[in-house]
Parts: sequence; C-alpha cells; structure tokens
Amino acid sequence: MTTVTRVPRGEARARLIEAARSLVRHRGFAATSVDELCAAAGVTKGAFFHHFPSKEALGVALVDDWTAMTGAMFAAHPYNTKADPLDRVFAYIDLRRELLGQPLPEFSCVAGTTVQESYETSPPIRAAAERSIRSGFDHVRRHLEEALAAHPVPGITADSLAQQFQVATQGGIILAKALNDPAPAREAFDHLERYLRLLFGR
Amino acid sequence: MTTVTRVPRGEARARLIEAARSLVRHRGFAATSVDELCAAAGVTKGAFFHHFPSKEALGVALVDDWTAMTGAMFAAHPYNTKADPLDRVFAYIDLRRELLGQPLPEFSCVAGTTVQESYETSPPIRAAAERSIRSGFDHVRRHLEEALAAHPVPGITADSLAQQFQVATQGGIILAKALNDPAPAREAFDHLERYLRLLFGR
DNA sequence: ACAACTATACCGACTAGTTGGTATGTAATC
DNA sequence: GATTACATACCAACTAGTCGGTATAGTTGT
Repeated sequence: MTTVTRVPRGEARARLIEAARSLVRHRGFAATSVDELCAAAGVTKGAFFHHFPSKEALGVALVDDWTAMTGAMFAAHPYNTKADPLDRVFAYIDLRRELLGQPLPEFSCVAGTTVQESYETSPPIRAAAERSIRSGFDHVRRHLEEALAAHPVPGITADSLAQQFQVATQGGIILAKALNDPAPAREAFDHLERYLRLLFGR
Repeated sequence: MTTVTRVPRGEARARLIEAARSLVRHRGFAATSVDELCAAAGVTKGAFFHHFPSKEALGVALVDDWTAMTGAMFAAHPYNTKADPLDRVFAYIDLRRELLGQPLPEFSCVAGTTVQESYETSPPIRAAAERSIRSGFDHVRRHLEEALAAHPVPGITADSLAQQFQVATQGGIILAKALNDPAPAREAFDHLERYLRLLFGR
C-alpha cells in the first residue's frame, strides 16, 4: 500500500521552483530533467506544463524567485540599521561570511550557476540572471554611495566597488567548488574587507 | 558531388578536444552532446569512443588539456623575465586584462565553466578542474612569494593572495556573462591591482 | 623485397533508454 | 457551468554508448 500523498492543490508551482532551486544548485540547469523536477516536487508533468510553457520558462521563474528571495533576506537583515554606512558594508560582509558556514550547494548562487550555462543559449534566462546580479550589488551600492559621499576616494565609484562584491561572491563560489573547500570563498571576503579598509582608511 | 574531406588519421583526438573546448565554452558541458561534438570535430562516433571511454572521460581530457594550454601560454610570456617580482605580478595582471579584449566565449575559463556543472556529479572532472585552478594560481604565487619575502605584509600569505587572482578571474567572467559586457571583468583586475599597490605601498 | 601478421585508428548502423513537450481527461473551485 | 489545476498516456527526437567491420601503419619472418 503506497500512500499517495498528493501535493495540495495550488502548491505545485512553488514546489517546482523549490525543487528546481535545489536540483539546479546540485547538478546545474541543463543536467536537470523535467521528469526529475516533477519527481522531486511530487508533481506530475501535467502540472509542470500547466504552470510553465517550457523548461526555459521555469528557469526564468527560478532565477526571478531567487532574486526576490535573496533580496528580501538582505533587506530584512538588522545590518541595515547601523548609522555609519561603512559599518553597514562591513556588517554585510560578515553576513556573507556567515552564509558560507552552510554546505556548499546551500550557499552557491542560482544566478551564477545558471548564467554559465545559458548566457548564449537562452537570452531570457541570461536576462533573469542579470536582474539577479544587479539586484545583488544594488544592495551594497547604496551604502557604498553614502560612504563615498562622506569619504571620497579618487578614482573609485560606488558602482564599480559594488560589482566587486559580486566578483568576490561568484569567484569565491567557483573556487570553493573546484577546491571542494569553502575557505577560499571566505578569504575572498577577507581580502575585500581589507581592501575597503585600506581605501577608506579604517 | 559531396567532397568528403576526412580528418587525417591521428588527428581525431585532438580535434575532438578542440571542438569540445569551443562547444563547452559556448553551451556548457551537459548541454553539449557527443553527436554535436563529433559533428563539430568532423569525426564519427566510432572515433569518439575509440579515444574516450565515455563523455566524462573527454571532459577530464578537455580540462587537463586546458590546464596544459594555459600553463604553457603564461610560462612562455615575456612578463616572467622582469627583475622585480611585483613588476611581474602587475605585468601578469596587464596580460589578463589584454585577454579580455576577445569576445566573451573566447576568454571564458573552461575549468570554471565545467566545475559548476560537475563538482557534485563527476568527481573526476571536478578533480581535473581543481588541478587547473591550482596550476592557475601557482603561476602568480611564486612571484608573490618573492614579493612578500622582500616586503612582508602582516596577515597576508602568498597562497591566499594568489587565490584572489582566480577569484577575480572567475568572478569577473560570471559578471561579464551576466551583464553581457566584459567591463566588470576588467574592473575586477583594476581593483585587484589597486589592492596590491596599497598592500605593497606602491 | 615482400608477404603475413598484428595493432591501432576509425567508420557507421544500431539500441535501449531519456528528453522536452503534447493531447486529452478529470476533479476541485469560483 | 466555466475556469483553473492538475493527472495520465503518449510521442518524436535525441541521448550516451555498443558492436561488427574496415582501412592503414608498423613489425616480423623469409
């Protein structure tokens, strides 16, 4: 007697995205089949193609959901309340380092993983990844703008500095995957912090 | 009358790796089929499985070939002859920035792309990517060791600093792919150079 | 010098299983 | 009673990998 615990009506879409987030982080997008996705979500193919016109469309939805998820997480964090903008930036770095305590597939970035496979093959997914990455450095950019307004550094823009946060994040993840060790990802933030302290004279 | 220009005997293996390098950079490993690989190399499936026991084996060969290729390229470059180790490091950064002048798929890193898809699904490919990444920062590490010996910086090791070169490289590539623009990759090296100048007081 | 043998390099048809996607049906909800 | 939210059965195309065969190069005995 197999207990057919069905996914409650209305939850299929969310479950599919959840399953996709996990599977894509572990295996990548191309290597994850629609059938696997459905099995992991506890849903049939009918449900899949009811909610998404294609696998590609799920990819876009996945990345956009990721953008919203991470955005909400960073926006809700108490580090935003600190008075000094540079303190907020350093607290943000602390937060990112904390995230690296989880197992590797748990801190890997859905947008970063996805864009590697789709930047040429799927414009819609690439565009979604771009939105995600941009939203990522928009978070720090505001704090950096404030910090630079109070303490200008010649030749440095908030924009290009904010990009370095994503460079450290994404580069750190790849190193961690290649060396099978989260340490280099952590060190990437150590160096970024030191760089900022040198720039701002802290 | 179709001119069946056959690949000369003995070249099939090299052609397959060449084709793989190109296709993987454009589409990723999982999304590239063995049939596509053979077609691009101008070779049949018999040749493929004569030289490689599996698609995974080709992946390993591809990444190892990549390691040898890039290693030889950096080793042969004139920047190695400069007297001052830090000058060598800066010249290396210049070289990397120059490479970013090519179209995106041409400067993307085979190891970085591959490890994203295979770090959990294929231990042999992940191991090959690890070799590649390590060989990548071994190049700069020697120069950094010399530079640090002459001008020690408290709390900084050549190893962890060398890793930052790969972080900048890999992170820059992902940003470039996501934003569809090589500029952030170049800026990653600008910031890395400024960081080094601050650390070493140049 | 040449035939006989062996090993390597490659060809191309085939297969069993998987792929993304569809067509049609049915139960719940508005 | 119409729309939404699924389930099930199905399909053509493609997947990695196999297998019997052939063409070429190297080796060896005479």
